[in-house]
Amino acid sequence: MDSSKKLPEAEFDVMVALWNSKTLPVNTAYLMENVGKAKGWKAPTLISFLTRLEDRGFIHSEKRGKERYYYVDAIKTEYVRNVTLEFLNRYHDGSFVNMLDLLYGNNSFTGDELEKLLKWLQEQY
Amino acid sequence: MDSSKKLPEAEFDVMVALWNSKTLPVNTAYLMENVGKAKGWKAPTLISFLTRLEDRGFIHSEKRGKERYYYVDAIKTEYVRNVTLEFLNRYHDGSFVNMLDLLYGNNSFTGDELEKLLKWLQEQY
DNA sequence: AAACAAATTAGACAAGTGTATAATAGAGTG
DNA sequence: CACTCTATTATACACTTGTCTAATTTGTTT
Repeated sequence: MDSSKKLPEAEFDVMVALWNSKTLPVNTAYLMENVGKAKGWKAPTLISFLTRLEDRGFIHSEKRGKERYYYVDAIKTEYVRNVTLEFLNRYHDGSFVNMLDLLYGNNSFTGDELEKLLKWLQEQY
Repeated sequence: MDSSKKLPEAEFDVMVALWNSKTLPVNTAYLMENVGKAKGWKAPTLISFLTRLEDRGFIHSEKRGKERYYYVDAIKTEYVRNVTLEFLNRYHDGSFVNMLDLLYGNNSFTGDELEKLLKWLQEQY
């Protein structure tokens, strides 16, 4: 598995549902309920994404009777971290502060993000 | 032009070259020099991306003699801002503090990002 | 004006992504 | 065991993206 390569959006959505699941493995029905339904997917569509995720090595599965159950192999924080670092490089010269500046450069903080930032900083030491 | 829709990577690279240009319009030769060459593109490849960018409304062009010249219509900060907000929503629940935490949560600041952050904050008021 | 050269345009194609229909396989029922 | 569900698998197909080769246009030279 190469968790540094970005997944297609639909496959990522499936991963999120898997990462959010309290218990594993989960079957296709569970995933239809938790992500497929909202997306309006037919079962084969979902299964198609699952197959591709398995090919990429993000998950693995086993068949019990006529149903298939899925296990997660990729670690969410690792994956999101990689994607985020690549994003920063590509769009903000690799600097988080550059991004912050573009977003809130004119003191235009949204809601309580500034407060949260200050609080976060205090907790950092 | 819908600057909120993310461009394919290659087209974005062309936009960067255009946004970086001191003068406008620029011709294909200039863009080959400034982005196509490094990417190893043949001229028609570059022109193909330019045509698509024009279709999307990010740029427009005019032909002078046998050469074509390109003008920029999309604003970089606007585009990057949109892409960034979408990224934050998708991967960090819309909160840059969440992102900060994932990236540097264990006091694991890279280089001088923390200093820059503190300095940036001071400048904010 | 015919020929050349440089640049563009037209068209094509493979890979990747989103999505589904039709075929098949496993489990239970009379 | 033949029948019927239900879930899965096999395929397929349209679009998008990256990339190019061949054809065409246009300015410049004999």
